[in-house]
Amino acid sequence: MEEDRYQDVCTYVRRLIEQGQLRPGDRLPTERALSQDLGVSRGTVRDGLRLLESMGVLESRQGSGNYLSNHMGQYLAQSLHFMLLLGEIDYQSINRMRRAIELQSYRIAIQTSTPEQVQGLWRIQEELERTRSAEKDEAFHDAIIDLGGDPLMRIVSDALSDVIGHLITQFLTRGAQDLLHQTLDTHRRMIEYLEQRRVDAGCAAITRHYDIIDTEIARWQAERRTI
Amino acid sequence: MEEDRYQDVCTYVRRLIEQGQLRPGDRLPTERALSQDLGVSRGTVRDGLRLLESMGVLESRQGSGNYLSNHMGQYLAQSLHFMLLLGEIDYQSINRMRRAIELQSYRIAIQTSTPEQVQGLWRIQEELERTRSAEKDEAFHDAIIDLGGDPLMRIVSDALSDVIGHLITQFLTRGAQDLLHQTLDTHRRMIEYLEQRRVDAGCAAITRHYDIIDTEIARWQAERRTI
DNA sequence: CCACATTTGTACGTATGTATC
DNA sequence: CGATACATACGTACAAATGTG
Repeated sequence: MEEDRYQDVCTYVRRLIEQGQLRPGDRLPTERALSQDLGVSRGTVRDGLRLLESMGVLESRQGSGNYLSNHMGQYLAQSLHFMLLLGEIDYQSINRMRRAIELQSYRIAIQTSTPEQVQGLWRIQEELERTRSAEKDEAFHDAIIDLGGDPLMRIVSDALSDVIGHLITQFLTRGAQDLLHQTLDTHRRMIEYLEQRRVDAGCAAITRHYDIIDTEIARWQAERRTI
Repeated sequence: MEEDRYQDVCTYVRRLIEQGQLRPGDRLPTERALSQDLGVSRGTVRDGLRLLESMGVLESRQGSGNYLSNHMGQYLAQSLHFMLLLGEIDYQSINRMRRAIELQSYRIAIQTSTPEQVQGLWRIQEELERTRSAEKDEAFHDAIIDLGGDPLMRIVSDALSDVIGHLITQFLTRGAQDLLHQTLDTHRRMIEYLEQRRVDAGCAAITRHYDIIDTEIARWQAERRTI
């Protein structure tokens, strides 16, 4: 039997993108149209499109069409979940990657940040100190990443947050008072040193922050093992 | 029509993993067996399995069976390629992420590396200086990541190398002599400072190394735009 | 080395459900 | 409401790789 028909679909779409005939957000030809153009059945077209969808290249909307997507983070998060499940990685590893991304973003931010952006961080921090919610904590770190302005770091960071988020929530809501105070303290130092352009001191604060989380993860894992 | 049958397949496999009945490398029940167990057609089973395969959770071997996999790097690399193609990220972004990962790995390595591991780096560096091949350059950076010992960083790093590799090859083989000399110089300093446990100096060398690549990427992009 | 059963790979057709316009 | 388009599921058939006897 002739093969690779459904991969022809992937190649066909890729060509359309490379030739500039398709841009993010654009609607693809209908599945039946692709079926006729490529001389394959609609089922085969769907095989190809689903492969692209699983990679986050396109998004299918029932009753409307298939659209070129430009956000692939969701699928990265799913993969990370399975990697955790399979024991290929652990929460410490997630935390290390977050630390690496935040340090790099911070270094960029310290060279580019404006007073307005620093003010924005203070506002988030004030809300965090008032509400003590995990959402605001995530918003704070997201803001740092955004100051770095790198889209890939944002995508990876979002996926990592998605995986480790519930753990952070648990630490902040059910953890010791010490943990919360130290978290808020390192946050404040991060903003202060950013304002003063003291990159080494700021990176030290970030390092301290993630060391605290690292310790907390280790403690949590120890508890889990004994239960 | 009743729906989500193929997602039941994903859930079923996930349960098998969670319950410890399936470990990485294990063979899944045959598609026909799953078909009977879950009361769905083989095509539906394949829909579910292919979804897992596209996420790097399992690997299908024709004539043999479906095996639980524990490497999803390839999937990540494919996604990155499309993100580049769609303009969601660029090579500068790839380079920034590599820099972040290598800096973090280096910081860990400087606390844990043994004289034997440092010797291993020198050996790779000697080969690189003799052959001046891009493969050895990648081997050098891989070795640094490995010293960090974090599996997630290794996975992401591999995917990034897969995407940016051809560009590095081009820089090293067709670039100016200056570029090659500076690359070799920063490499040597990275090893020396690792040996001397001088973390700040080492990180500065890495920063310098990636700044050089960054400049080269900018130059390359400028050339492409004029062509 | 060959023959064979098993298993996955690919493709097709068909039918029906459901969201969009 | 109807037309369109995607979502899901089933069945069938044959190709190709694997493993075994």
